[in-house]
Amino acid sequence: MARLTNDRNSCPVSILMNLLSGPWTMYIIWKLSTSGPMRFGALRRQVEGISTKMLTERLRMLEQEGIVHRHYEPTVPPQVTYSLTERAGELVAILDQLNGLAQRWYGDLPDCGAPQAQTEALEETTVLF
Amino acid sequence: MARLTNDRNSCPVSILMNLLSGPWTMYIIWKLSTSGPMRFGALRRQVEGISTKMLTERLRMLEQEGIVHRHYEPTVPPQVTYSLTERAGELVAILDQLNGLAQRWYGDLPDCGAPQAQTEALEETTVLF
DNA sequence: TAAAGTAGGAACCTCAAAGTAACTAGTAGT
DNA sequence: ACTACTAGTTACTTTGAGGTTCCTACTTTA
Repeated sequence: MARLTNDRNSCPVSILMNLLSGPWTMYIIWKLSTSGPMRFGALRRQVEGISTKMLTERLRMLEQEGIVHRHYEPTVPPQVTYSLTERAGELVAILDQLNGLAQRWYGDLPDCGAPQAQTEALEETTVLF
Repeated sequence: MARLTNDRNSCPVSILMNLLSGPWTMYIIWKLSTSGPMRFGALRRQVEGISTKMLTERLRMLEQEGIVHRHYEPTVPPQVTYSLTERAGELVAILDQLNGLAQRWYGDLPDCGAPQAQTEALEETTVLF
């Protein structure tokens, strides 16, 4: 059984939660939502600590779920840009509420990837998420 | 690093998501919200497949987070009743939205986690979870 | 007399998810 | 010539979360 407890054969919420549960997943979505579309390498640098394997895996999954869009440019060193879909917008909206709740419950100490006012690509804040 | 990626030292949403992410957790909350306060054994029978270890662990955690209330009655075979707190209400409200979203995305496969006819106690076997 | 229910606690075990490292092709820079 | 960057893929290794099993002490039921 293990982690397959709530799998495809379960109800919609389970599917959705399962999808969001994994490590990195929410963080990736949040980053894409706050910093906008990004190329693979940039994203990997933003989500510090993640391995290429994990990032690829998560992105593929999110793409398959229609949450992330993958734009492949077959230039000589290939350029792949990831962005959120409209679907993701609905999701982020709810996540935002969850964020509000969390802020109230656990105090508003580190603003998790600041909904606005991000200094785009760079930033070394270490307060992430 | 593993699953400790988003731990206490992270932002509020991470804490909250982390807390909800684990297997069974959401399901337990949902059961308590739809079926009302329940004793340990009843809950274990409702959340079919869960081990006592897991159920205990999750309940302790949820209690610690102020989401679940534990009422201990020191009768001869002890009676322990679990119920949701007011905090939980706020959470369930948002979870409800997530549910709505999930229904739209993944179609409304009706009852989740009610694989068999449930005979336990009260409960209206509506669209739980 | 034996089994079952009550609410767990403690010890041991397993396997799948996550991490690590090496590798790809083609180009640009030093 | 030798790096490094691009966006990954593949194979190997590990570890810890969750499962399983046995235990409690007392009562009620068959």
